[in-house]
Amino acid sequence: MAAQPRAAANRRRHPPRTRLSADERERLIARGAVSFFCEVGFGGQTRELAKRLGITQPLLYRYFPNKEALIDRVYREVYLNRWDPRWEELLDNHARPARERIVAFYRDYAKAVLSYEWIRIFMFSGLRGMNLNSRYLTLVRDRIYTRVLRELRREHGMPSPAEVPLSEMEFELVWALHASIFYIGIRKWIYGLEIPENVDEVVQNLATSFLDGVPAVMQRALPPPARATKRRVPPSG
Amino acid sequence: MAAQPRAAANRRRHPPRTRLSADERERLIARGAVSFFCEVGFGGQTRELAKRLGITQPLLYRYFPNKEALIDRVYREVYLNRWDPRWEELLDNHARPARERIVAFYRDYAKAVLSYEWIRIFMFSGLRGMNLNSRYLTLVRDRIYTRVLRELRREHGMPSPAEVPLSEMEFELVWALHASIFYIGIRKWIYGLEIPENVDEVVQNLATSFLDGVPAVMQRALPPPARATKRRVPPSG
DNA sequence: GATGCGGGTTATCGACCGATAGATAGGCGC
DNA sequence: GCGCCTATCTATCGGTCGATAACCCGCATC
Repeated sequence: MAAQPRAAANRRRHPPRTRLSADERERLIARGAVSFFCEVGFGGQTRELAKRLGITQPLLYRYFPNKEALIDRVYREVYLNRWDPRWEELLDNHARPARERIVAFYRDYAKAVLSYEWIRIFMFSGLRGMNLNSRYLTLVRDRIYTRVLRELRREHGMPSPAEVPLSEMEFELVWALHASIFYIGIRKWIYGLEIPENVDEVVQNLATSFLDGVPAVMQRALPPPARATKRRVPPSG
Repeated sequence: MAAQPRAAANRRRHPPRTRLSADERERLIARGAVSFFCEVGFGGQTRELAKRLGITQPLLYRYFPNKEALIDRVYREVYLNRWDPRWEELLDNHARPARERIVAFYRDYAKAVLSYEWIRIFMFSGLRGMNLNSRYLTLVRDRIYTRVLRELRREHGMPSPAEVPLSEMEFELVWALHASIFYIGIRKWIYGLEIPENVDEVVQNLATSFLDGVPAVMQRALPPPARATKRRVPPSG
Protein backbone atom coordinates (compact mmCIF):
# COMPACT_ATOMS: atom_id res chain seq x y z
CA MET A 1 0.00 0.00 0.00
CA ALA A 2 2.86 2.41 0.82
CA ALA A 3 4.11 4.80 -1.86
CA GLN A 4 6.16 2.78 -4.26
CA PRO A 5 8.53 3.95 -6.94
CA ARG A 6 6.44 2.10 -9.54
CA ALA A 7 3.53 4.50 -9.98
CA ALA A 8 1.88 2.20 -12.47
CA ALA A 9 1.33 -0.34 -9.75
CA ASN A 10 -0.59 2.20 -7.69
CA ARG A 11 -2.77 3.36 -10.52
CA ARG A 12 -3.85 -0.18 -11.10
CA ARG A 13 -7.25 -0.81 -9.55
CA HIS A 14 -7.21 -4.49 -10.15
CA PRO A 15 -5.35 -7.05 -8.05
CA PRO A 16 -2.23 -8.42 -9.72
CA ARG A 17 -3.53 -9.70 -13.02
CA THR A 18 -3.26 -13.45 -13.12
CA ARG A 19 -2.37 -14.50 -16.59
CA LEU A 20 -3.81 -17.83 -17.64
CA SER A 21 -3.81 -19.80 -20.85
CA ALA A 22 -6.78 -19.14 -23.08
CA ASP A 23 -8.19 -22.62 -22.52
CA GLU A 24 -7.93 -22.43 -18.80
CA ARG A 25 -9.49 -18.99 -18.61
CA GLU A 26 -12.34 -20.03 -20.83
CA ARG A 27 -13.10 -23.01 -18.65
CA LEU A 28 -12.97 -20.84 -15.57
CA ILE A 29 -15.40 -18.38 -17.10
CA ALA A 30 -17.72 -21.16 -18.21
CA ARG A 31 -17.79 -22.78 -14.81
CA GLY A 32 -18.24 -19.42 -13.12
CA ALA A 33 -21.05 -18.56 -15.50
CA VAL A 34 -22.87 -21.74 -14.62
CA SER A 35 -22.82 -21.11 -10.91
CA PHE A 36 -23.56 -17.43 -11.39
CA PHE A 37 -26.49 -17.72 -13.78
CA CYS A 38 -28.05 -20.66 -12.00
CA GLU A 39 -28.08 -18.54 -8.88
CA VAL A 40 -29.37 -15.20 -10.18
CA GLY A 41 -30.94 -16.23 -13.47
CA PHE A 42 -29.96 -15.29 -16.97
CA GLY A 43 -30.84 -11.68 -16.29
CA GLY A 44 -27.66 -11.50 -14.20
CA GLN A 45 -25.21 -8.82 -15.25
CA THR A 46 -21.94 -9.53 -16.95
CA ARG A 47 -20.21 -7.03 -14.67
CA GLU A 48 -21.29 -8.96 -11.61
CA LEU A 49 -20.17 -12.24 -13.15
CA ALA A 50 -16.77 -10.75 -13.97
CA LYS A 51 -16.44 -9.50 -10.42
CA ARG A 52 -17.03 -12.97 -9.03
CA LEU A 53 -14.45 -14.34 -11.40
CA GLY A 54 -11.95 -11.73 -10.32
CA ILE A 55 -11.58 -10.37 -13.83
CA THR A 56 -12.83 -7.32 -15.68
CA GLN A 57 -16.06 -7.41 -17.61
CA PRO A 58 -14.63 -6.82 -21.09
CA LEU A 59 -12.46 -9.88 -20.70
CA LEU A 60 -15.59 -12.00 -20.94
CA TYR A 61 -16.00 -10.66 -24.45
CA ARG A 62 -12.60 -11.87 -25.43
CA TYR A 63 -13.79 -15.44 -24.90
CA PHE A 64 -17.45 -15.17 -25.77
CA PRO A 65 -18.80 -12.96 -28.57
CA ASN A 66 -21.79 -11.90 -26.51
CA LYS A 67 -23.86 -12.72 -23.47
CA GLU A 68 -26.11 -15.07 -25.39
CA ALA A 69 -23.13 -17.21 -26.39
CA LEU A 70 -22.11 -17.36 -22.76
CA ILE A 71 -25.58 -18.54 -21.82
CA ASP A 72 -25.50 -21.15 -24.57
CA ARG A 73 -22.29 -22.40 -23.10
CA VAL A 74 -23.90 -22.64 -19.71
CA TYR A 75 -26.64 -24.80 -21.19
CA ARG A 76 -24.14 -27.08 -22.85
CA GLU A 77 -22.12 -27.28 -19.67
CA VAL A 78 -25.13 -28.34 -17.63
CA TYR A 79 -27.21 -30.39 -20.05
CA LEU A 80 -24.43 -32.41 -21.60
CA ASN A 81 -22.70 -35.23 -19.83
CA ARG A 82 -25.50 -35.55 -17.34
CA TRP A 83 -27.01 -38.49 -19.14
CA ASP A 84 -25.68 -41.84 -18.01
CA PRO A 85 -26.02 -44.40 -20.82
CA ARG A 86 -25.79 -47.18 -18.27
CA TRP A 87 -29.30 -46.28 -17.12
CA GLU A 88 -30.78 -47.92 -20.16
CA GLU A 89 -28.62 -51.00 -19.71
CA LEU A 90 -29.64 -51.17 -16.07
CA LEU A 91 -33.33 -51.13 -16.97
CA ASP A 92 -32.82 -53.72 -19.68
CA ASN A 93 -30.88 -56.17 -17.52
CA HIS A 94 -33.31 -59.04 -17.12
CA ALA A 95 -31.02 -60.82 -14.70
CA ARG A 96 -32.45 -58.69 -11.90
CA PRO A 97 -36.12 -58.46 -10.93
CA ALA A 98 -37.91 -55.58 -12.64
CA ARG A 99 -38.91 -54.05 -9.36
CA GLU A 100 -35.34 -53.95 -8.14
CA ARG A 101 -34.09 -52.49 -11.42
CA ILE A 102 -36.62 -49.68 -11.41
CA VAL A 103 -35.92 -48.74 -7.83
CA ALA A 104 -32.18 -48.86 -8.46
CA PHE A 105 -32.54 -46.68 -11.53
CA TYR A 106 -34.54 -44.01 -9.76
CA ARG A 107 -32.17 -43.87 -6.85
CA ASP A 108 -29.33 -43.29 -9.27
CA TYR A 109 -31.25 -40.87 -11.44
CA ALA A 110 -32.25 -38.84 -8.41
CA LYS A 111 -28.63 -38.62 -7.37
CA ALA A 112 -27.71 -37.20 -10.77
CA VAL A 113 -30.58 -34.76 -11.09
CA LEU A 114 -31.13 -33.42 -7.60
CA SER A 115 -28.51 -30.70 -7.65
CA TYR A 116 -28.76 -26.95 -7.22
CA GLU A 117 -27.37 -26.27 -10.65
CA TRP A 118 -29.47 -28.73 -12.58
CA ILE A 119 -32.77 -27.88 -10.95
CA ARG A 120 -32.40 -24.14 -11.29
CA ILE A 121 -30.92 -24.06 -14.77
CA PHE A 122 -33.65 -26.41 -15.88
CA MET A 123 -36.28 -24.09 -14.47
CA PHE A 124 -34.71 -20.93 -15.82
CA SER A 125 -34.33 -22.35 -19.28
CA GLY A 126 -37.95 -23.46 -19.22
CA LEU A 127 -39.22 -20.07 -18.16
CA ARG A 128 -37.07 -18.45 -20.80
CA GLY A 129 -38.94 -20.38 -23.44
CA MET A 130 -36.01 -22.51 -24.60
CA ASN A 131 -37.06 -25.86 -25.99
CA LEU A 132 -34.11 -27.55 -24.35
CA ASN A 133 -36.38 -28.84 -21.64
CA SER A 134 -38.83 -30.43 -24.00
CA ARG A 135 -36.00 -31.96 -26.00
CA TYR A 136 -34.44 -33.40 -22.89
CA LEU A 137 -37.73 -34.68 -21.53
CA THR A 138 -38.61 -36.29 -24.83
CA LEU A 139 -35.37 -38.18 -24.46
CA VAL A 140 -36.32 -39.26 -20.97
CA ARG A 141 -39.71 -40.38 -22.20
CA ASP A 142 -38.33 -42.37 -25.11
CA ARG A 143 -35.41 -43.94 -23.29
CA ILE A 144 -36.70 -44.38 -19.75
CA TYR A 145 -40.45 -44.21 -19.44
CA THR A 146 -40.98 -46.70 -22.23
CA ARG A 147 -38.64 -49.12 -20.52
CA VAL A 148 -40.18 -48.71 -17.10
CA LEU A 149 -43.66 -49.26 -18.49
CA ARG A 150 -42.54 -52.21 -20.58
CA GLU A 151 -41.10 -53.90 -17.51
CA LEU A 152 -44.16 -53.13 -15.45
CA ARG A 153 -46.40 -54.61 -18.13
CA ARG A 154 -44.32 -57.75 -18.25
CA GLU A 155 -44.06 -57.99 -14.46
CA HIS A 156 -47.82 -58.00 -14.07
CA GLY A 157 -48.66 -60.21 -17.01
CA MET A 158 -50.08 -57.42 -19.12
CA PRO A 159 -49.65 -57.34 -22.90
CA SER A 160 -46.34 -56.01 -24.18
CA PRO A 161 -46.12 -52.54 -25.74
CA ALA A 162 -45.77 -54.27 -29.11
CA GLU A 163 -49.14 -55.89 -28.62
CA VAL A 164 -50.91 -52.96 -27.00
CA PRO A 165 -49.20 -49.61 -27.43
CA LEU A 166 -48.39 -47.68 -24.27
CA SER A 167 -51.24 -45.34 -23.46
CA GLU A 168 -50.99 -41.69 -22.59
CA MET A 169 -52.37 -42.51 -19.17
CA GLU A 170 -49.60 -44.97 -18.49
CA PHE A 171 -47.02 -42.35 -19.35
CA GLU A 172 -48.77 -39.99 -16.99
CA LEU A 173 -48.22 -42.44 -14.17
CA VAL A 174 -44.49 -42.56 -14.81
CA TRP A 175 -44.44 -38.80 -15.16
CA ALA A 176 -45.86 -38.69 -11.67
CA LEU A 177 -42.94 -40.59 -10.21
CA HIS A 178 -40.49 -38.44 -12.12
CA ALA A 179 -42.30 -35.35 -10.84
CA SER A 180 -42.30 -36.42 -7.23
CA ILE A 181 -38.55 -36.90 -7.33
CA PHE A 182 -37.77 -33.73 -9.24
CA TYR A 183 -40.03 -31.76 -6.95
CA ILE A 184 -37.82 -32.57 -4.02
CA GLY A 185 -35.19 -30.45 -5.74
CA ILE A 186 -37.66 -27.71 -6.49
CA ARG A 187 -38.70 -27.56 -2.88
CA LYS A 188 -35.13 -27.26 -1.71
CA TRP A 189 -33.47 -25.10 -4.32
CA ILE A 190 -36.30 -23.00 -5.64
CA TYR A 191 -38.65 -22.61 -2.72
CA GLY A 192 -35.91 -22.78 -0.13
CA LEU A 193 -37.75 -25.35 1.96
CA GLU A 194 -36.17 -27.89 4.23
CA ILE A 195 -36.12 -31.42 2.88
CA PRO A 196 -35.27 -34.69 4.65
CA GLU A 197 -31.61 -35.58 4.95
CA ASN A 198 -32.13 -39.13 3.73
CA VAL A 199 -33.26 -38.25 0.22
CA ASP A 200 -32.13 -41.62 -1.02
CA GLU A 201 -34.50 -43.38 1.33
CA VAL A 202 -37.33 -41.07 0.31
CA VAL A 203 -36.73 -41.79 -3.35
CA GLN A 204 -36.69 -45.48 -2.60
CA ASN A 205 -40.03 -45.20 -0.85
CA LEU A 206 -41.49 -43.13 -3.66
CA ALA A 207 -40.45 -45.70 -6.23
CA THR A 208 -41.76 -48.51 -4.06
CA SER A 209 -45.06 -46.81 -3.46
CA PHE A 210 -45.26 -46.16 -7.18
CA LEU A 211 -44.68 -49.83 -7.98
CA ASP A 212 -47.30 -50.83 -5.45
CA GLY A 213 -49.97 -48.43 -6.55
CA VAL A 214 -49.58 -48.09 -10.28
CA PRO A 215 -50.26 -51.59 -11.67
CA ALA A 216 -53.89 -51.57 -10.59
CA VAL A 217 -54.46 -48.28 -12.38
CA MET A 218 -52.58 -49.54 -15.41
CA GLN A 219 -54.75 -52.60 -15.62
CA ARG A 220 -57.90 -50.53 -15.35
CA ALA A 221 -56.61 -48.20 -18.04
CA LEU A 222 -55.94 -50.95 -20.56
CA PRO A 223 -58.40 -50.81 -23.47
CA PRO A 224 -61.04 -53.56 -23.15
CA PRO A 225 -60.03 -55.64 -26.22
CA ALA A 226 -56.38 -55.53 -25.16
CA ARG A 227 -57.13 -56.82 -21.73
CA ALA A 228 -58.18 -60.03 -23.41
CA THR A 229 -54.95 -60.59 -25.35
CA LYS A 230 -53.87 -63.42 -23.11
CA ARG A 231 -56.13 -65.54 -25.24
CA ARG A 232 -54.72 -64.71 -28.68
CA VAL A 233 -57.18 -62.57 -30.60
CA PRO A 234 -56.94 -61.68 -34.29
CA PRO A 235 -56.18 -57.98 -34.96
CA SER A 236 -59.41 -57.21 -36.75
CA GLY A 237 -62.92 -58.57 -36.31
CA MET B 1 -43.68 22.14 -35.01
CA ALA B 2 -45.91 22.64 -38.01
CA ALA B 3 -48.29 25.58 -37.71
CA GLN B 4 -51.71 24.06 -38.10
CA PRO B 5 -55.03 25.26 -36.80
CA ARG B 6 -55.52 22.14 -34.70
CA ALA B 7 -51.88 21.48 -33.98
CA ALA B 8 -52.57 19.72 -30.70
CA ALA B 9 -54.68 16.98 -32.26
CA ASN B 10 -52.00 16.12 -34.81
CA ARG B 11 -49.13 16.17 -32.38
CA ARG B 12 -50.88 13.56 -30.29
CA ARG B 13 -49.20 10.20 -30.74
CA HIS B 14 -51.59 8.33 -28.54
CA PRO B 15 -55.02 7.09 -29.54
CA PRO B 16 -57.86 9.08 -27.98
CA ARG B 17 -57.15 8.93 -24.31
CA THR B 18 -59.77 6.95 -22.46
CA ARG B 19 -60.39 8.50 -19.12
CA LEU B 20 -61.32 6.05 -16.41
CA SER B 21 -61.98 6.36 -12.71
CA ALA B 22 -58.95 5.84 -10.55
CA ASP B 23 -60.30 2.59 -9.12
CA GLU B 24 -61.09 1.13 -12.49
CA ARG B 25 -57.72 2.08 -13.95
CA GLU B 26 -55.87 0.63 -11.02
CA ARG B 27 -57.69 -2.66 -11.37
CA LEU B 28 -56.95 -2.71 -15.08
CA ILE B 29 -53.28 -2.11 -14.45
CA ALA B 30 -53.14 -4.75 -11.75
CA ARG B 31 -54.80 -7.36 -13.92
CA GLY B 32 -52.61 -6.45 -16.86
CA ALA B 33 -49.52 -6.64 -14.69
CA VAL B 34 -50.42 -10.15 -13.60
CA SER B 35 -50.75 -11.46 -17.12
CA PHE B 36 -47.71 -9.51 -18.27
CA PHE B 37 -45.30 -10.46 -15.53
CA CYS B 38 -46.40 -14.07 -15.39
CA GLU B 39 -45.59 -14.29 -19.05
CA VAL B 40 -42.22 -12.52 -19.26
CA GLY B 41 -41.12 -12.64 -15.65
CA PHE B 42 -40.56 -9.79 -13.25
CA GLY B 43 -37.72 -8.50 -15.36
CA GLY B 44 -40.34 -7.30 -17.85
CA GLN B 45 -40.20 -3.61 -18.65
CA THR B 46 -42.76 -1.11 -17.47
CA ARG B 47 -42.85 0.46 -20.94
CA GLU B 48 -43.87 -2.85 -22.47
CA LEU B 49 -46.53 -3.37 -19.83
CA ALA B 50 -47.92 0.11 -20.46
CA LYS B 51 -48.02 -0.58 -24.17
CA ARG B 52 -50.08 -3.70 -23.64
CA LEU B 53 -52.43 -1.75 -21.43
CA GLY B 54 -52.79 0.94 -24.07
CA ILE B 55 -51.52 3.64 -21.75
CA THR B 56 -48.27 5.52 -21.33
CA GLN B 57 -45.58 4.28 -19.02
CA PRO B 58 -45.62 7.20 -16.56
CA LEU B 59 -49.27 6.56 -15.87
CA LEU B 60 -48.26 3.39 -14.06
CA TYR B 61 -46.41 5.54 -11.58
CA ARG B 62 -49.50 7.49 -10.76
CA TYR B 63 -51.05 4.32 -9.35
CA PHE B 64 -48.00 2.51 -8.05
CA PRO B 65 -45.05 4.29 -6.44
CA ASN B 66 -42.55 2.03 -8.16
CA LYS B 67 -42.15 -1.23 -10.00
CA GLU B 68 -41.65 -3.21 -6.83
CA ALA B 69 -45.04 -2.10 -5.52
CA LEU B 70 -46.59 -3.22 -8.77
CA ILE B 71 -44.98 -6.62 -8.39
CA ASP B 72 -46.20 -6.86 -4.80
CA ARG B 73 -49.66 -6.19 -6.08
CA VAL B 74 -49.28 -8.98 -8.60
CA TYR B 75 -48.38 -11.37 -5.80
CA ARG B 76 -51.38 -10.32 -3.76
CA GLU B 77 -53.61 -10.60 -6.79
CA VAL B 78 -52.47 -14.15 -7.49
CA TYR B 79 -51.82 -15.63 -4.06
CA LEU B 80 -54.87 -14.29 -2.28
CA ASN B 81 -58.31 -15.68 -2.83
CA ARG B 82 -56.96 -18.86 -4.28
CA TRP B 83 -57.43 -20.77 -1.09
CA ASP B 84 -60.80 -22.41 -0.77
CA PRO B 85 -61.71 -22.87 2.91
CA ARG B 86 -64.17 -25.56 1.94
CA TRP B 87 -61.24 -27.85 1.19
CA GLU B 88 -60.65 -28.40 4.86
CA GLU B 89 -64.33 -29.04 5.49
CA LEU B 90 -64.39 -31.49 2.62
CA LEU B 91 -61.49 -33.47 4.05
CA ASP B 92 -63.03 -33.44 7.51
CA ASN B 93 -66.46 -34.62 6.42
CA HIS B 94 -66.62 -38.12 7.85
CA ALA B 95 -69.93 -38.80 6.16
CA ARG B 96 -68.04 -39.76 2.99
CA PRO B 97 -65.38 -42.49 2.75
CA ALA B 98 -61.86 -41.13 3.23
CA ARG B 99 -60.77 -42.39 -0.16
CA GLU B 100 -63.56 -40.55 -1.91
CA ARG B 101 -62.90 -37.36 0.01
CA ILE B 102 -59.22 -37.34 -0.80
CA VAL B 103 -59.79 -37.97 -4.48
CA ALA B 104 -62.48 -35.28 -4.58
CA PHE B 105 -60.20 -32.81 -2.87
CA TYR B 106 -57.33 -33.33 -5.25
CA ARG B 107 -59.53 -33.05 -8.29
CA ASP B 108 -60.76 -29.72 -7.00
CA TYR B 109 -57.36 -28.53 -5.87
CA ALA B 110 -55.89 -29.37 -9.27
CA LYS B 111 -58.59 -27.34 -10.94
CA ALA B 112 -57.68 -24.33 -8.82
CA VAL B 113 -53.93 -24.60 -9.13
CA LEU B 114 -53.33 -25.78 -12.68
CA SER B 115 -53.45 -22.41 -14.40
CA TYR B 116 -50.90 -20.55 -16.45
CA GLU B 117 -50.80 -17.62 -14.07
CA TRP B 118 -50.52 -19.58 -10.87
CA ILE B 119 -47.86 -21.99 -12.04
CA ARG B 120 -45.62 -19.35 -13.55
CA ILE B 121 -45.98 -16.72 -10.85
CA PHE B 122 -45.33 -19.41 -8.27
CA MET B 123 -42.15 -20.39 -10.08
CA PHE B 124 -40.98 -16.86 -10.68
CA SER B 125 -41.54 -15.86 -7.10
CA GLY B 126 -39.63 -18.92 -5.95
CA LEU B 127 -36.67 -18.22 -8.19
CA ARG B 128 -36.69 -14.62 -7.08
CA GLY B 129 -36.09 -15.76 -3.53
CA MET B 130 -39.39 -14.57 -2.10
CA ASN B 131 -40.54 -16.61 0.86
CA LEU B 132 -44.12 -16.46 -0.33
CA ASN B 133 -43.82 -19.98 -1.66
CA SER B 134 -42.62 -21.45 1.59
CA ARG B 135 -45.31 -19.56 3.49
CA TYR B 136 -47.97 -20.86 1.16
CA LEU B 137 -46.67 -24.40 1.21
CA THR B 138 -46.43 -24.43 4.97
CA LEU B 139 -50.12 -23.60 4.94
CA VAL B 140 -50.79 -26.50 2.59
CA ARG B 141 -48.83 -28.82 4.82
CA ASP B 142 -50.57 -27.76 8.00
CA ARG B 143 -54.07 -27.62 6.59
CA ILE B 144 -54.09 -30.35 3.98
CA TYR B 145 -51.30 -32.87 4.33
CA THR B 146 -51.99 -33.42 8.00
CA ARG B 147 -55.62 -34.11 7.20
CA VAL B 148 -54.87 -36.47 4.33
CA LEU B 149 -52.44 -38.45 6.46
CA ARG B 150 -54.75 -38.51 9.42
CA GLU B 151 -57.52 -39.99 7.28
CA LEU B 152 -55.17 -42.51 5.71
CA ARG B 153 -53.98 -43.61 9.11
CA ARG B 154 -57.54 -44.07 10.29
CA GLU B 155 -58.60 -45.80 7.08
CA HIS B 156 -55.93 -48.44 7.46
CA GLY B 157 -56.18 -48.98 11.17
CA MET B 158 -52.92 -47.28 11.98
CA PRO B 159 -52.44 -45.24 15.14
CA SER B 160 -53.77 -41.68 15.03
CA PRO B 161 -51.36 -38.73 14.74
CA ALA B 162 -52.09 -38.01 18.39
CA GLU B 163 -50.77 -41.43 19.33
CA VAL B 164 -47.87 -41.59 16.89
CA PRO B 165 -46.88 -38.22 15.41
CA LEU B 166 -46.82 -37.95 11.63
CA SER B 167 -43.37 -38.79 10.39
CA GLU B 168 -41.34 -36.83 7.90
CA MET B 169 -41.52 -39.79 5.56
CA GLU B 170 -45.29 -39.76 5.58
CA PHE B 171 -45.29 -36.10 4.66
CA GLU B 172 -42.93 -36.93 1.84
CA LEU B 173 -45.46 -39.34 0.42
CA VAL B 174 -48.17 -36.66 0.33
CA TRP B 175 -45.67 -34.22 -1.12
CA ALA B 176 -45.23 -36.69 -3.93
CA LEU B 177 -48.88 -36.60 -4.87
CA HIS B 178 -48.90 -32.83 -4.67
CA ALA B 179 -45.81 -32.76 -6.86
CA SER B 180 -47.19 -35.07 -9.50
CA ILE B 181 -50.23 -32.85 -9.90
CA PHE B 182 -48.36 -29.55 -9.85
CA TYR B 183 -45.85 -30.92 -12.32
CA ILE B 184 -48.55 -31.31 -14.91
CA GLY B 185 -48.78 -27.54 -14.91
CA ILE B 186 -45.02 -27.17 -15.03
CA ARG B 187 -44.84 -29.43 -18.06
CA LYS B 188 -47.47 -27.45 -19.87
CA TRP B 189 -46.79 -23.85 -18.95
CA ILE B 190 -43.09 -23.85 -18.22
CA TYR B 191 -41.67 -26.52 -20.47
CA GLY B 192 -44.28 -26.02 -23.16
CA LEU B 193 -45.00 -29.72 -23.43
CA GLU B 194 -48.24 -31.28 -24.53
CA ILE B 195 -50.34 -32.73 -21.74
CA PRO B 196 -53.43 -34.92 -21.93
CA GLU B 197 -56.76 -33.22 -22.46
CA ASN B 198 -58.46 -35.09 -19.66
CA VAL B 199 -56.41 -33.69 -16.82
CA ASP B 200 -59.20 -34.38 -14.40
CA GLU B 201 -59.06 -38.07 -15.17
CA VAL B 202 -55.29 -38.07 -14.82
CA VAL B 203 -55.51 -36.41 -11.43
CA GLN B 204 -58.09 -38.94 -10.39
CA ASN B 205 -55.80 -41.77 -11.39
CA LEU B 206 -52.84 -40.20 -9.64
CA ALA B 207 -54.79 -39.86 -6.44
CA THR B 208 -56.09 -43.41 -6.76
CA SER B 209 -52.68 -44.84 -7.44
CA PHE B 210 -51.40 -42.86 -4.47
CA LEU B 211 -54.05 -44.28 -2.21
CA ASP B 212 -53.28 -47.79 -3.43
CA GLY B 213 -49.54 -47.59 -3.10
CA VAL B 214 -48.89 -45.42 -0.09
CA PRO B 215 -50.42 -47.32 2.85
CA ALA B 216 -47.95 -50.19 2.60
CA VAL B 217 -45.05 -47.76 2.72
CA MET B 218 -46.65 -45.88 5.58
CA GLN B 219 -47.03 -49.02 7.59
CA ARG B 220 -43.42 -49.97 6.99
CA ALA B 221 -42.33 -46.48 7.97
CA LEU B 222 -44.12 -46.53 11.31
CA PRO B 223 -41.65 -46.62 14.21
CA PRO B 224 -41.16 -50.16 15.59
CA PRO B 225 -42.97 -49.69 18.93
CA ALA B 226 -45.98 -48.33 17.05
CA ARG B 227 -45.94 -51.13 14.52
CA ALA B 228 -45.93 -53.58 17.35
CA THR B 229 -49.07 -52.26 18.97
CA LYS B 230 -51.14 -55.05 17.51
CA ARG B 231 -49.11 -57.89 19.03
CA ARG B 232 -47.51 -56.44 22.11
CA VAL B 233 -43.77 -57.20 21.88
CA PRO B 234 -41.07 -56.20 24.35
CA PRO B 235 -38.65 -53.61 22.94
CA SER B 236 -35.52 -55.73 23.14
CA GLY B 237 -35.07 -59.43 22.40
C1' DG C 1 17.47 -5.65 -25.09
C1' DA C 2 14.44 -4.89 -29.02
C1' DT C 3 10.25 -7.16 -30.81
C1' DG C 4 5.74 -8.79 -30.95
C1' DC C 5 2.25 -12.12 -29.50
C1' DG C 6 -1.62 -12.31 -26.64
C1' DG C 7 -3.95 -12.11 -22.10
C1' DG C 8 -5.67 -8.35 -19.44
C1' DT C 9 -7.09 -3.69 -18.43
C1' DT C 10 -9.22 1.24 -18.73
C1' DA C 11 -12.39 4.23 -20.85
C1' DT C 12 -16.43 4.87 -23.10
C1' DC C 13 -20.41 4.42 -26.27
C1' DG C 14 -25.32 3.77 -27.16
C1' DA C 15 -29.40 1.64 -25.96
C1' DC C 16 -32.44 0.63 -22.35
C1' DC C 17 -35.11 1.40 -18.30
C1' DG C 18 -37.15 3.13 -13.98
C1' DA C 19 -38.67 7.25 -12.40
C1' DT C 20 -39.95 12.43 -12.31
C1' DA C 21 -41.60 17.07 -13.84
C1' DG C 22 -44.60 19.61 -16.02
C1' DA C 23 -47.98 20.29 -19.80
C1' DT C 24 -52.70 18.85 -21.60
C1' DA C 25 -57.44 17.79 -21.84
C1' DG C 26 -61.93 15.26 -20.36
C1' DG C 27 -65.86 16.03 -17.75
C1' DC C 28 -68.32 17.26 -13.42
C1' DG C 29 -70.21 21.08 -10.39
C1' DC C 30 -71.96 25.37 -10.41
C1' DG D 1 -70.47 27.62 -20.45
C1' DC D 2 -66.94 28.60 -17.19
C1' DG D 3 -63.56 26.84 -14.07
C1' DC D 4 -61.42 23.44 -11.63
C1' DC D 5 -60.00 18.80 -10.58
C1' DT D 6 -57.43 15.15 -12.02
C1' DA D 7 -56.55 11.42 -15.31
C1' DT D 8 -53.41 11.17 -18.93
C1' DC D 9 -49.75 12.56 -21.83
C1' DT D 10 -44.94 14.51 -23.50
C1' DA D 11 -40.31 15.21 -22.44
C1' DT D 12 -36.46 14.03 -20.08
C1' DC D 13 -33.16 12.70 -16.44
C1' DG D 14 -29.84 9.55 -14.35
C1' DG D 15 -28.37 5.12 -13.77
C1' DT D 16 -27.55 0.49 -15.75
C1' DC D 17 -25.87 -2.74 -18.97
C1' DG D 18 -24.07 -5.07 -23.03
C1' DA D 19 -20.58 -4.27 -26.05
C1' DT D 20 -16.34 -2.05 -28.31
C1' DA D 21 -11.97 0.37 -28.86
C1' DA D 22 -7.71 1.21 -27.62
C1' DC D 23 -4.07 0.77 -24.66
C1' DC D 24 -0.90 -2.07 -21.21
C1' DC D 25 2.52 -5.36 -20.10
C1' DG D 26 4.66 -10.11 -19.09
C1' DC D 27 7.06 -13.27 -21.51
C1' DA D 28 9.05 -16.04 -25.16
C1' DT D 29 12.11 -15.42 -29.00
C1' DC D 30 16.18 -14.22 -31.35
